[in-house]
Amino acid sequence: MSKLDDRALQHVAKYFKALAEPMRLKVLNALQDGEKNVSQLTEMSGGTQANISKHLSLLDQYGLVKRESRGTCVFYSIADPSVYALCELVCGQIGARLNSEADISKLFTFTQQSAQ
Amino acid sequence: MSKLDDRALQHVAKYFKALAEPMRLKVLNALQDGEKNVSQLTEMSGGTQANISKHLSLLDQYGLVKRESRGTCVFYSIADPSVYALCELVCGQIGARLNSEADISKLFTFTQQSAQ
DNA sequence: TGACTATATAGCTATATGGTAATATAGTAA
DNA sequence: TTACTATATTACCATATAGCTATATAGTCA
Repeated sequence: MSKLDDRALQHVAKYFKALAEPMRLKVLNALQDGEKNVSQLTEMSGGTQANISKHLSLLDQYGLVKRESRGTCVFYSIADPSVYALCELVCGQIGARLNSEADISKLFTFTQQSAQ
Repeated sequence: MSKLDDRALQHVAKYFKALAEPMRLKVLNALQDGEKNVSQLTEMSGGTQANISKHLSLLDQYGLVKRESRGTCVFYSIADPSVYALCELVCGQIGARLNSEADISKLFTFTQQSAQ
């Protein structure tokens, strides 16, 4: 396993890490039906403004969302909708693992509308 | 956003977290061509025995690998090959983001063989 | 039994980071 | 300018965890 492979592994790990926080998933979920500004995302996610801003900054840095300021507001949107396909795969795996896929799919509507 | 959704989000976040470490990705990569025991995985990954054992324990706990002891050895194998599809999606996203997909796909052979 | 091998675990350190409160920055409008 | 709103950032705390060393556990064989 070469050093170059290690570098790639770190990239992939970082990407997964960006998705490894419930609050960030919540934000991505809130962005499914289109762009939102920070205030809207703060309210929808139930977090504090500072915290959501921090998560958005990280998601932007990792290329998961796009940032666009208009006036005093900053609007964020999904950079690549295939992120929802990832979540759908994970939901399927978790469902299978818990041996109660039906329950999970009822609880969790993260990717039902968007991915494929 | 209900409490039940939050519970599901935590499940999903935990799953991504299991994939958010380069050493664990390395181990999963090493398991692509079939089961391996801890010693083999330790050697292939270049980590210490204790560290690899800890990562394997976590991967087992999260349902990503299966554990089977035979004699004094413990063999691990992939529990659900769709994990490689996840990695392939991520590689594609990272490649697109870096605007040099060709480079990444050359560096990183994580999912080239398995996931469709 | 003892010696050996394979794996797991306990204890520890250092680092990363999620969350918060307070403050800073930037745009708008009067 | 001042006042107001929206967002970002700073400083801090608490927690989680990757990695290490040393040790414990378990299986095999003599």
